[in-house]
Amino acid sequence: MQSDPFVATLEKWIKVSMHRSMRNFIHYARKSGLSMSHIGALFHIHREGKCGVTELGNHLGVTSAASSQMLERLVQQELILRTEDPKDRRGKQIVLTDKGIRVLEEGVRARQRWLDDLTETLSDGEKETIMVALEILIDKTRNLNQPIEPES
Amino acid sequence: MQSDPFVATLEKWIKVSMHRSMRNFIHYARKSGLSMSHIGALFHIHREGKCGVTELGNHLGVTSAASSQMLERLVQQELILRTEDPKDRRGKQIVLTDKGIRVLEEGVRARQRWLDDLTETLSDGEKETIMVALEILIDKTRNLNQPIEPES
DNA sequence: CCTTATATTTTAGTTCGCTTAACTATTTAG
DNA sequence: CTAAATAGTTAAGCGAACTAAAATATAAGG
Repeated sequence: MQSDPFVATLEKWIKVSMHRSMRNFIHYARKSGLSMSHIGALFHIHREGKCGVTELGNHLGVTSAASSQMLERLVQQELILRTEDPKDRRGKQIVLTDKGIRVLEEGVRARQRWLDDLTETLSDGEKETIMVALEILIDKTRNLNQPIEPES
Repeated sequence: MQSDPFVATLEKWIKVSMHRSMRNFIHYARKSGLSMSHIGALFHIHREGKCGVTELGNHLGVTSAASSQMLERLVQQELILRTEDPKDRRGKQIVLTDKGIRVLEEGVRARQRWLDDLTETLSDGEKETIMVALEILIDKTRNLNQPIEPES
């Protein structure tokens, strides 16, 4: 931990960038009338393309009843579409509407607005160095065995 | 935005790292019985060293009444200390207890556990490249004019 | 002193997100 | 065909977190 300066630097950057990003993001979410659960749901649906009610509940760590109720609100806000699964008529398929996608993307943009300010303070050489480094990180992270979901 | 590949890469990394970090962190917070508001409060107090009730409320975007109530819960959990401000006896000084600091640090550790796995996949050369890059980012971010708080 | 402003707490009431339990509909297994 | 499993919804109720308004205490200015 404190013995490895590399990990320490990585942690430091995550700490700094998460602080900046989260503040902007939470501010945006509030303004849009979305709770953290809503956001988490929209992100999951976006990543998966489509998903079921119970599956989403498991992902978020809540019961299927809670998931159903939350999705009902998102349907009313026209952020998601909830249709019958043709393969199994007990199930539902949840997908984002265009509005849902738009809201999510605006949130991401709000979250990352400070990056534009940061970018302006960098020289072309610095940008190049950073870009190479980040591409390594992104690539290695993608190949990390643990596929992100302990899924409880 | 999509025209600048540098910003796009920066955004991509933030997106990936936030997803990983947030999932671990939220899981830890739940297990500790802390809400996102509690976490936000503890972080703010930790960063500032000490703060007042209304000031914290403003930071979190809630009324001083809500702030007072939340702090009462944190006092009961022995995560913070609430003492009279000797300079102005109307006010209170909020500081973290040792337990509060410990809980917060454990949360950060939980949040960043995946970084150890990531680090193992990197060569010494890659680590060096990345470290140089991140140090530039950390340094430039610190000097960013906007001192983080729109404070509404 | 007296008034006004500031800092926090208390009270009452609302809303939100969650749970459990009951219910409907559909699929799967025997 | 029937029984059991699965997917989702609905209803009742609970606790957390918020607000507005009132109460308390202190500070600051004339």
